Amino acid sequence: MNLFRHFAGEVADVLGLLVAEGRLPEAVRSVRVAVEPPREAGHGDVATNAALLLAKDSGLAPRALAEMIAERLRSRPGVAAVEIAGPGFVNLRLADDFWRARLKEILLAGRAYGDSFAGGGEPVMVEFVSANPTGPMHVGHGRGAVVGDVLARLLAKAGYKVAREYWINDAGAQVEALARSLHWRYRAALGERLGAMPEGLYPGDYLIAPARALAERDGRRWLGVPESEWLEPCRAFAVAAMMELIRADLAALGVVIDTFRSERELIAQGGVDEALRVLGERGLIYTGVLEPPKGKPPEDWEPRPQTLFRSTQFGDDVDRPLRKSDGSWTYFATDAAYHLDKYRRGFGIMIDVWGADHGGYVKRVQAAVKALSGGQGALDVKLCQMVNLMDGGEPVKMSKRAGTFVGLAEVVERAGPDVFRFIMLTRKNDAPLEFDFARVLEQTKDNPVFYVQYAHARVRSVLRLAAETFGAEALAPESLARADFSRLTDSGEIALIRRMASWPRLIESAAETHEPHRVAYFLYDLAAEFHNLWNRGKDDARLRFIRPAAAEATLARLALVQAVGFVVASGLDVFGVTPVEEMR
RNA sequence: GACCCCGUAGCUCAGUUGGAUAGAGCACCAGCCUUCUAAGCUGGGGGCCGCAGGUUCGAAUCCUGCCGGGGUCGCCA
Repeated sequence: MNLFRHFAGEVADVLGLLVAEGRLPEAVRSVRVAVEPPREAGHGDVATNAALLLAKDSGLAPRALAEMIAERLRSRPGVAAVEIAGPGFVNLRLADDFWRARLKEILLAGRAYGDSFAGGGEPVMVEFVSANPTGPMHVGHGRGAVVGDVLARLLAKAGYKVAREYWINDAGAQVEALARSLHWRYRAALGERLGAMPEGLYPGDYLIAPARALAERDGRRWLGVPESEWLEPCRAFAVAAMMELIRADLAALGVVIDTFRSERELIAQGGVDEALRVLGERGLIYTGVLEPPKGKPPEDWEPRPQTLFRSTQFGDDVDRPLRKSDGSWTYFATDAAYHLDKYRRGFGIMIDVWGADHGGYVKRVQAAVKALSGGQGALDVKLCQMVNLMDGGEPVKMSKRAGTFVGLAEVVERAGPDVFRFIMLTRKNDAPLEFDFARVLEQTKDNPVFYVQYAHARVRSVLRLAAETFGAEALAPESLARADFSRLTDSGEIALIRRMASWPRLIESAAETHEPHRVAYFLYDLAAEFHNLWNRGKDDARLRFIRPAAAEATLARLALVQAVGFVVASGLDVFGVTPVEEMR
């Protein structure tokens, strides 16, 4: 239960009554009032600004209106007290029983606590990674992979119907270069002495093994024949091999992709023609000449008439070309077609996760989505900034030429997928992120992964120990849900319940804003509060979770402890991180 | 030149989508530390929320203009 949503309903109900009584005009129903936690704990548990927003329309003084609202809220279930504060806030203080009910709710829900129907089963397509199939993934791809994967998990938890897709750019000049690179390696594998690799080819040695495999499969068949004969088979072979590398990298990270969509296939199916047809039908295509690009002196630029999309009608800065001079599609044309494809498959909400260097493409693709969907589809693009690899405060030297390039697979192998995933979410996607091997593996409080995992391990540790005294049965969540929660009276205990009770709301808002990093901060705060309570037990034995002489109080606290374990695990589930049983 | 992102404590960053007295960690200062297995605990100082206007009951948050840092900028993806 999102308690703020619940009380928003109560407030709306009260406003409805006031309208019925003629105290408020009908129009107030459309005003969006906020019902949220006050920043200051001293202001209560739930605050609403309804009176402030409606004062003007109602012709009443804010505080007078607040009083009318407050009066009608006092008798609502779960409300212990209602106060008016400041310029006209209405602050609710919730009853202890209300909090106890939340604890029970958590224990019965387990790790599913926080699951929401807010999304209403609406389909969302999260497209992410989409790394070109020209080599293994690097760390930056890894960030995008985690952000996309977790965004998908988050949306699913919030009640959306989520699909995850990888767009394979297997049609452009880059995969042709890849095919030539493979062929070069293939010749080398068959014993030709070739010297230095020509410019424009991919030098990475990850093509050596596929080249040998090709030699083994096809023998000398592609030697001494014109490129027009070997290019296509080499391309297909190379792309398949690279996708295998990428799938392995994703698997090591624990990232699941539902579907892989091929650009080549989309073109073959007539997807681009269809997109152009739709745009043409709406009068959004014309032939024109663009201004030369600003900034860099355009060397070989020459004005030429091109097929252009009127993206400026949808908020873009200039109209965008759809065809290259050789007649093939631009990247933008296929991307526009791809988004039409997504939309027609039923995804009105689309989220793309891109590297920040693609930021210049956001407007044009959003323009295409608007144009192609008749304004019905929505595209949000999450741009991921760089990951700076460090080790003990020193930057890790990254050079492909010097052979010191560190791929995603190596990083994940060294840090572990759980650590990597969590750290990738400790910053919002549009901020640069530092990944320091020494720091992320450190077992100290300033390492958030450790700190959060430690909280879970501590929960498990306490419950294991308690099981020796009480038996496993008494500690089953359903049993703990029947404990006497009135024993929980310490402010730290109540604070913990409050924090946990805000989890469903956090899920909903993080999902709505597409901001998975909020979960990391929530988990850190929850862990801090839990460790805090634990530490007070060091000084004051009465606050310890397990007190052999007080079985009732102990069971109530174990219920609290178990609930913390569930909520932490629920959050880690969203991250795709395994909650640990102990810290080794 | 245009567009996008960023600017919050000495440092690294949060800030609940416009709320009330702006938060956390590190660092710093002062105490404590034979423990539910545990890698410390408690308290304290520290702010022109880049600058200037605007919108309104109310702005770190929204709008405009500057300043500073990063990124991108036809036929590459």
